Amino acid sequence: MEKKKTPKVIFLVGPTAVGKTDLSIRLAQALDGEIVSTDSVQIYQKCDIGSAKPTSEELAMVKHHMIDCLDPRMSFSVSEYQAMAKPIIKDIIKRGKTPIVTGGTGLYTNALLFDMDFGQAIEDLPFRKEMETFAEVEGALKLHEKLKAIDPDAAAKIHFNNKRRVIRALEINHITGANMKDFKKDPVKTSDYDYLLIGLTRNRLKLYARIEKRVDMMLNEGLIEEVESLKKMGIDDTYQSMQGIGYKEVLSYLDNHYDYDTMVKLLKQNTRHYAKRQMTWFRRYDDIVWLSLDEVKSIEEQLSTILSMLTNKEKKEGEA
RNA sequence: GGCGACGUAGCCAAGUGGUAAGGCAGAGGUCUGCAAAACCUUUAUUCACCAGUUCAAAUCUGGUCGUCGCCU
Repeated sequence: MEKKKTPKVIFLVGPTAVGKTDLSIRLAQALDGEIVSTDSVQIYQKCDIGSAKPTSEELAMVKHHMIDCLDPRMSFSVSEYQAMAKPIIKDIIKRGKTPIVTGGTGLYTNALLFDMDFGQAIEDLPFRKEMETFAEVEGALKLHEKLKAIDPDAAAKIHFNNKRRVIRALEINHITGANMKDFKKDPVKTSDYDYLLIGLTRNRLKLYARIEKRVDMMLNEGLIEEVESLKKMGIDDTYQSMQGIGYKEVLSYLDNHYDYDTMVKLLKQNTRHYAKRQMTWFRRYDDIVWLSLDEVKSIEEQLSTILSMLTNKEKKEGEA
């Protein structure tokens, strides 16, 4: 029986500041690849420093996708992300190149790893407000009961205190008249392509030290000025792009909610929290292959380790 | 040296005789439509130390040590 040659996609995931950017570019150069970002903040234009976006030089070295796609005033969702990114991956494959999917946004990664049907993405801000007020007056339980009545599957999966997601489920129902899709089913791995999923990791304390250093660097590079210029565009903390770490804290500082030192402390702390949550997310993948960057010091070593992972995987599949 | 206040988890802290609140940090986790979001779980056999009173002490008494403040 002839084995169908499946195109290979490389996923390179890991917590913030672990060292994904450098490695992904080197990998793309070695494999004649193109990079597809799974990052919910780098997708915004003008959010450069705070999102640790690759520099313009780096962006010029290798073709990048899903970066700088949106005006920072626009809102966005996984659903749209998936609709944009999947065709791009297929196109890269069709052109005979290797897609290298990298970034830290777990949900966006899921949208590419699994076959997930989201339907259309929409938002209804007044409805959200209305539900928020309802929750404030009547309590989170009453809000949850509302959802239970119209979408029991979603209600069963969302904790009643998680008002944000309860409201989102209600909102979707309110606009589309239908329930959130596939809430009952377990996600199924995508059949669109074969992939190798690599998780980058580091010793926690070392990672935290890198995070702190990077926050200091961002401030030196002009994070405050970046946020100031976004503010001048009329962007405030209600915008989705300003939910990113770095943006919300600097915005609060600029609005005199706290002093500079507090801002720096929060910047570091929130980034550490984020890295921790990312690790939790990526640990769930049963087919992830971990690569600790503590033990593989130079980028050349990292690169050759990954390339040998690739050939090993191909060999195994050849035998099977 | 004298006087006064204080000493509870890594940090902040409530508790003033009935068997250690809460918050932060840390750790673990959830996750299909805002995800750098939102949410959940967890953390002191013990209250500076020693002795005493009491059925019962973080709480009362005495002493020791430490910190801070004022005075000299």
